[in-house]
Amino acid sequence: MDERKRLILNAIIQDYICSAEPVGSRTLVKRHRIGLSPATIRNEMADLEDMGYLQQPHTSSGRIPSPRGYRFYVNSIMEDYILTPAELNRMEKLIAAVGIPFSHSPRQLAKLLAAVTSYISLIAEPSDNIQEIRHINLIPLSASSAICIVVLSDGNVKYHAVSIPEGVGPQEIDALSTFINRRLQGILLSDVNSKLLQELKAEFAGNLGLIDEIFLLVRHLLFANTQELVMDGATNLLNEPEFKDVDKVRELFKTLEQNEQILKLMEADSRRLDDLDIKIGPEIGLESFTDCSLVVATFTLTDHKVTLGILGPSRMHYAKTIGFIRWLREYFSSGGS
Amino acid sequence: MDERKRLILNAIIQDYICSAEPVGSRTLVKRHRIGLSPATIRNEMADLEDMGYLQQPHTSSGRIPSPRGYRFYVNSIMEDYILTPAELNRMEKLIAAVGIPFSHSPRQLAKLLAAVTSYISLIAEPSDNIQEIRHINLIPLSASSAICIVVLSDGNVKYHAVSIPEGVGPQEIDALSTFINRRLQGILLSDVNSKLLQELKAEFAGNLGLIDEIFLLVRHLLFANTQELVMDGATNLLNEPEFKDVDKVRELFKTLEQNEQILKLMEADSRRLDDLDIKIGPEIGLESFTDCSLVVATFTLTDHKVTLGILGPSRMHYAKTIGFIRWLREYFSSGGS
DNA sequence: TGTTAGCACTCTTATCTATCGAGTGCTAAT
DNA sequence: ATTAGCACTCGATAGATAAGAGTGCTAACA
Repeated sequence: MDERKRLILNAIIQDYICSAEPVGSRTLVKRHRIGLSPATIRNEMADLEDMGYLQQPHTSSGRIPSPRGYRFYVNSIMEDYILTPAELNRMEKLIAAVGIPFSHSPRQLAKLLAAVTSYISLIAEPSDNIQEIRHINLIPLSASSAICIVVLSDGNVKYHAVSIPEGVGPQEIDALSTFINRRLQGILLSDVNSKLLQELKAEFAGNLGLIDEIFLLVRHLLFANTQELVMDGATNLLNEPEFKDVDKVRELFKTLEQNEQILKLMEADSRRLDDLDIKIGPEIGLESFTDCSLVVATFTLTDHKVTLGILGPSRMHYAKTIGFIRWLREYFSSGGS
Repeated sequence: MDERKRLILNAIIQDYICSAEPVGSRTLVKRHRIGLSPATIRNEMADLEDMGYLQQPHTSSGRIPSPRGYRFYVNSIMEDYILTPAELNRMEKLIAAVGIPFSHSPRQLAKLLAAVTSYISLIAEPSDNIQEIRHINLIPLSASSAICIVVLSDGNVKYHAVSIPEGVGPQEIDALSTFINRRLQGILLSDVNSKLLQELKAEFAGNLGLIDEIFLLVRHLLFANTQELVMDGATNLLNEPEFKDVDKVRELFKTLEQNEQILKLMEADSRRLDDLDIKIGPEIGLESFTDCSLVVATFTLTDHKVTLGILGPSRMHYAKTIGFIRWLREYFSSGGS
């Protein structure tokens, strides 16, 4: 891969990212001032195709980058993108308009990311599964109901209403609350099993119906697959020419509705804290995402980690997308909320 | 509107709901055994069109129902739909497969509704804004952070991390927690204003930086527009022939992404508890929903109210949709969880 | 030997045309 | 009041044609 090929590949990819049209030799020399004739470009293009970096939708059309082409571009050609003043300005305005600190609202963060990148944004709060229970208690709400709240060591809070059996008064609820808090505090989630709960139940002196319900609830709260995925900007992709076909859109959205799958995708990269991970087309490993790319990064927002993803067409503006993410990470880690 | 016209309108609407194709006089007599010739039907159809119940996409095509036609159908023609054993079976299987009680998870409920109706399901928890604070406390998490939890009288729980200033120990956090709980408990949300908070601050003897942060947080938690809207089945609509055009889909989804608008839509009907409300096409009042209908109902799930909506094409199977909703309401109110 | 002009060829896209068929409205007969 | 018959409308479908962008290959050139 000599310097000239890199140059040409770069030009082709940048053109294609903007135009979404296969780029031919003539248009390429017209747009970029390369001191070469179309015929020469054609030869180089043929070479790049043989090497697997380009592909031809059909015999007599221009070339488009292959996933491998994008990969090479991202790894070896792409240069850092400096956000324009207009872009910075817009972003700061959007941030100011939100009002609430972003750490309070993953939805707002998702909205911001989608607006700024014009792709789909995904936000997941990575689950440490070696958590322990930090606090658990019962807050009476009415004569017949209370709220059970569990605080986990990563700062997550789970809660749900429980109904109180007839004849159980506030003081008994309080006693139970104190009891389970004393006994479950500090316990690892992985140690909360039915054996432990049985032991506690035997030890407890009060209303058994109530403690039964609480334990059932605790298990549901803690082990229900409740990791949240927030998404925004789904419609952005509908503006991209690769999704002018409803069937493709349907497949894509169907996959997006299966949160577990998407969460797994983002999970895989949530480890490295300060870099970001780029998956291109087939690398994502999902049929309906073959024409997409996914950029995943981990952020720190006021003490808690957040994993975010940007899903766009493979023809995504990688440099700019990464630029935005880096800028936001910088902004948040230096005190922006 | 005589009996025969009703019969014909009914037949046309039912046909169109199934086929999504304009229905002509010949096909109508073929499919339904009406003892009339196509010519007679044609005359009746022309009348029904004059009356505003039908419309013709173009001069030489069959008729489709107008919004007014659907309205008349829903109000005066439609009969109760009895779920088939297969449908009941499927629904019960889906419910059993969830494992968690639905009251724990609006997402699961949304998924169920979408799967069962094959339309878009929307779930909102109606916000009573005359709530009071039932409980507020701080749970230390690490040396430098704690979780602030607020329980509201309707059972909603809001929480967020706060960072603890250097040198503030657990006992001081505890003191603050007890203090704000004692002073804010029972206070109406509408009475939590900066004047009250200033008074409390003056009264409090401990670390002022911390209480400042807590108060800021409380205001954000309580007044941020955080009413949640959960949606599922968006892809279902992509199967409907009226959405084979991406532009329409884009407009629809764009509107759906604006949660506030949708919430307002559902709010308007959350008052009547036991009936359900049907909005057809233009009645919804949103440009991009002109080809859609919305069925809104309010449910009671283990003590708390939930508003749910089903959004489908105007050509929706109204009777069946309503049948599902009624069955589910019955199921949940009679102890199903 | 690398580069380029020229040319024949390929393949997609847009446009036009003709045809088909489902459906209508109207008239006249029952 | 109903219906058979008929002329007419209009969208959908299928070829056919032309335009255009682009290629690969060959031969000439520096």
